[in-house]
Amino acid sequence: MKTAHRSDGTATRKLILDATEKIMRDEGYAAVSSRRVAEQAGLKSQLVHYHFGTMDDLFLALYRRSEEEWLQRQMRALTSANPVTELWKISIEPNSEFVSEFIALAVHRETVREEIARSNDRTRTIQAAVFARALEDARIDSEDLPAEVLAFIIAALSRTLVTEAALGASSGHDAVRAFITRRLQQIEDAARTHGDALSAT
Amino acid sequence: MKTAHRSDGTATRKLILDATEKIMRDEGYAAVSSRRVAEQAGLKSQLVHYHFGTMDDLFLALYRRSEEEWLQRQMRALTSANPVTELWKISIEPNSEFVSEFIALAVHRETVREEIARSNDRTRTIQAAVFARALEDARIDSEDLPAEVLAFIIAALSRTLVTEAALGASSGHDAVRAFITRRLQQIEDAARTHGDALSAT
DNA sequence: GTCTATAGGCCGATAGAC
DNA sequence: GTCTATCGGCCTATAGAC
Repeated sequence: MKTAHRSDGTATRKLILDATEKIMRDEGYAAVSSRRVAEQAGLKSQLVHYHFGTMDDLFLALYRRSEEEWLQRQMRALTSANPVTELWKISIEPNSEFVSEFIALAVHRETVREEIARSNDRTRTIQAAVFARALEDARIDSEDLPAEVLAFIIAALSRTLVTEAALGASSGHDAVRAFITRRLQQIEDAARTHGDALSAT
Repeated sequence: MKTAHRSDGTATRKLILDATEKIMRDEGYAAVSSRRVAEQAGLKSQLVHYHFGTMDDLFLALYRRSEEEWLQRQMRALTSANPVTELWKISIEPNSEFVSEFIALAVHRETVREEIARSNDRTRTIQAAVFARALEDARIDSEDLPAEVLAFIIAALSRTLVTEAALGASSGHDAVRAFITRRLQQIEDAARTHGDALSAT
């Protein structure tokens, strides 16, 4: 059996990941350094390298942890009665700015780019699969609105809302939120009246 | 009269701005340093500070230059026969990734944030004013699709397309381009049949 | 306007003791 | 697993000569 020693490394790893996440959220990826992370965590900077290797490795480890949390929240949204609006709701939380920060990082770092690109595509594919069903129930032709387009639109609009809000630019944001909420509800209202009733098949 | 000496500074300033822009496009804002810029321009790094002051001042000067170019291109698009589709066309050019890079920079730099936020809002307001007319001509109720929402959607979708393309993630991009192109053309076809014909008023 | 020189600082990463 | 010590490097910015 594994006797949990007081410091077997997993606690330290968590401290380091938490510190990295906080700096990245507050000041952006460019402010992340082994020294700043260590200071934030109350550790020595060498421990960052001991536990994670290079800084890129640290970024990747943090991304994987965040992705896991996100996938669980997404799963709950997509398996709810209103997958479209529920995904929208969790997508416009300030938390999403964190995703954009990783994308900004990945665009210019070869070592993490591929993994984040694949993760992005995979998430979109999952959403599209669920949305395809919802759109079908709503009697919306996939020619008129492909499910993958709906997934893209939700990602693009929510990311831009959150990023611009962080920037302090919110021109038109209220109108956008109202517009999208209404449109997505129209889809799900239609899906409910047609699809959910087992008799209608 | 101002006798144009061989080096009155304006040529050097252009060299420095060009070098900064190239590094920012190729490697992102985090790769911009006075030394890297000077190396790219074939100059000494001290000249960067002599001509622009701090690095934030340099970023702002570059932003202002890019904004000016962008406003001219936008003006041409918005005064064309098809302002909506023309704006979409120039928005999805790879050049737009440059804008996203500035936004990513501004989110975490107080000194440049306000100016870029104001610029972002101002651009959107201009677009909305032109679109309001186009939507009116197309007999689209502003309750159904507010002009500012259309401007936001174009900005959000184009930025996300360009950023994800740079990331190497292009899941659903072709479908999105086809979908948006069609929708925007529907608006402008309707505007043409109703609005442009002077007899219809 | 451009040069040399330099102050003062943060960075990633490794070696070796415990 | 955590410590001390340290290498080599890049950074912003300024001072002062020309």
